[in-house]
Amino acid sequence: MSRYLTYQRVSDLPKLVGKEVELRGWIADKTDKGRLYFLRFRDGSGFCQCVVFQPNVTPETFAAVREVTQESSVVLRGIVRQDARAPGGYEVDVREFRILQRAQGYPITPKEHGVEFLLEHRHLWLRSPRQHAIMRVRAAVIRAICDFLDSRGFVRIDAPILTASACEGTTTLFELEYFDLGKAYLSQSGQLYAEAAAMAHGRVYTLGPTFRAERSKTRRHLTEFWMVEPEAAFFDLEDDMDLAEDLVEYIVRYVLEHCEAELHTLGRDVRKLERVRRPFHRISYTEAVEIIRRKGVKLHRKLPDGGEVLEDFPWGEDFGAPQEEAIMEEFEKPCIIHRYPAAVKAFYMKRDPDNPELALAMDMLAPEGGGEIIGGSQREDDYDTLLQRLHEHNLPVEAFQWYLDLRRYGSVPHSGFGLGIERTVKWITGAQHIREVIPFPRMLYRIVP
RNA sequence: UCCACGGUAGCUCAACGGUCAGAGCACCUGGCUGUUAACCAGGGGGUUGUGGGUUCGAAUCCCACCCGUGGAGCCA
Repeated sequence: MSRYLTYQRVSDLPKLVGKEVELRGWIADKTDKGRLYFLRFRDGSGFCQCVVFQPNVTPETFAAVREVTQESSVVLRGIVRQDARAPGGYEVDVREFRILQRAQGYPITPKEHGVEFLLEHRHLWLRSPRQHAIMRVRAAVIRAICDFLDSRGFVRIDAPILTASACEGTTTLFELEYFDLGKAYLSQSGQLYAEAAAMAHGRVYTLGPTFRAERSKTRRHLTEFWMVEPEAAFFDLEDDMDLAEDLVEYIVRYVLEHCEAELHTLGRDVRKLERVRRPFHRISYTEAVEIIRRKGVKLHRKLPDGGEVLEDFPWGEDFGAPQEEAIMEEFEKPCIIHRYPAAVKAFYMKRDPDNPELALAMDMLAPEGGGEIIGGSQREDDYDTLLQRLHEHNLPVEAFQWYLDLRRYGSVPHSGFGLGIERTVKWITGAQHIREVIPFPRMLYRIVP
């Protein structure tokens, strides 16, 4: 047997009642009643209570238990038993106990802490039960995405992170020097590369970090975030929306099935997640504008003199946070909004043949304040039209020659979308801030640790 | 970038312009065989973000700067 399988993990304890086990991990907390110690033990797979009763152990072992501190690393042996008084229902009656390293002055106590303090200690904060649960849900979301797409014939094609040109303009790119070739940028989307790969494999997806140098300071923004971007040849906008709904439904069901304990730790109301079944809501931009007007949500327009006026929401304007919230108050399931005014959307989106003012674009908004988790579109597949759009957006045509090639050699209708991993995890976990759902958040004013 | 708010012990916070800046938690010492953020008794712990100003006297009022939080815009 492999050596790492010769000791046990907390997650296995329910199967080992009555057996002696060896556990290796850390002391999350400790309390005592004189001759009786309660240790809250964690080993990464879970948390469990370990009980040490003085008459059951040697004086050396009991001395070690007396000495152990929060977050000290330990190896212990003991007998597993079921006990209703133990959190989780199982505990270990300790017989042997050894400290590997005695921690001193661990900063994160079981009491309350402020945001700044916790972010300064993110490398340690990850150990606490809530953060532990969130990271496991995050891992499950990514697993669900790969499961879903892999099993439906999508090939994972990873896009480069260093790129020579912008996908949607250059204002929000992180810039760096690339040897003798001049400026390079950190990718803000893998989409253009996914389109190329879709012409090779039919159905593909990219999954990885993307970067936006936006000076945003909200609970929905990171400067470095992860995105999955499926792209499929021969998909029109309707196919794209169906795929997005199938994917999101699958993710939520997967998490409900595999992360019951984590959702419980997070205090998530799973009944609301259980409602996330197809069909989702699906409305056009124009219908969304009607909802906004009916609810009387105004547009705050900034004036050149620094003032601000309120006006009825005009058709043609992009939605801001207040408009999205107003729309989602109407729905308990995710909602797709499609066919936006082309003027507010990216150059590569195909126009609606029935109304050239509209782009074949779609966004999916999550309920419960989850916000925009998906943005996608059918892509412009005509060479001349795409070239014209590049000119209209003042983009450097030379840099897009390879992208134009895709319309020169066997162009087909195709569509795709990007799903923000962190926004999705934030919604599913009910986290208050996006910084909690990525291991080491990068934000406007934070890059350490 | 703009608007609002904040910075006091390791942490979370209190302190009318006026005595020696306090409390809970954490930590240390002692007590207890069932703790769940245990409880009881005792102890140590402070350059009030930085610099300047007003005042007999500033944590408190004023100015500048630094750091942070919430929101807007932009977006996934």
